[in-house]
Amino acid sequence: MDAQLRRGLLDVCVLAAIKNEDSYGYKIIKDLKPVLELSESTLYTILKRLEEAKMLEVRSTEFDGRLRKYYHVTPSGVKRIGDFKEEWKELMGVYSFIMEEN
Amino acid sequence: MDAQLRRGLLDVCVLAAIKNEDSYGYKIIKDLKPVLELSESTLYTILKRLEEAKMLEVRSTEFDGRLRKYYHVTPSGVKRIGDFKEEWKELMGVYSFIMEEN
DNA sequence: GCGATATACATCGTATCACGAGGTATAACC
DNA sequence: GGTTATACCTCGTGATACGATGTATATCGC
Repeated sequence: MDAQLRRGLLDVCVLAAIKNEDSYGYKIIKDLKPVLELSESTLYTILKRLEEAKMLEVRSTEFDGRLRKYYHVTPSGVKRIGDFKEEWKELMGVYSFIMEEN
Repeated sequence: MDAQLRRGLLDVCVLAAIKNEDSYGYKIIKDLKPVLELSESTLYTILKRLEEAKMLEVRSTEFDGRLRKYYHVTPSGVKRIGDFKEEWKELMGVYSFIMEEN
């Protein structure tokens, strides 16, 4: 997929992957793999950004002697997903324009 | 609309606006306005990039004493629009995932 | 005639962002 | 005991959109 198009989906996609059940970096990558492949460096950048934007909250735990940071979607993060649905409508409008011309 | 999401559409949208009839900067902005607003600085950056990528060809003309640069979509540009249709399918897959989780 | 607006182009600097490369450390498996 | 899986992190780079700013002519209203 085009790099630019990807970028528009990444944040919301990560939020969606966490929303129903708190999750952590390594798991998110595996869960998203069938839908959208993303590297660790990309994901951790996104998680950090979403945390700074207060759309995610973190809870650090220890699991089998390894650090595991569970992320939880805040109401603000839920709102972001909702906004995406509205944006999608606009996106469909642009898509229709492109198709009309072809 | 989200800035990132926009970015994925800009190039193809500009190509689509020119494809059926050669056009020039100022006109493209006006034509796209109902669908997608973009500033001059943004458009000229895009036109330049698409020209360098050989998806557009330029023909400079004089009109009423003013310079006017007509852009024409090359076969390579047409292909770009076609590729977008494929990308859209992938995009729909991601969209479905986001909706499923909500 | 003159100021405002429309037409039409261009460039520079900034902020944002994805991602590859590279790093650390433990657990599990063969 | 070596390889793979799990799990985190950081730095540098290249790409990009966009606001601000600049130049120049034509047209329209008064």
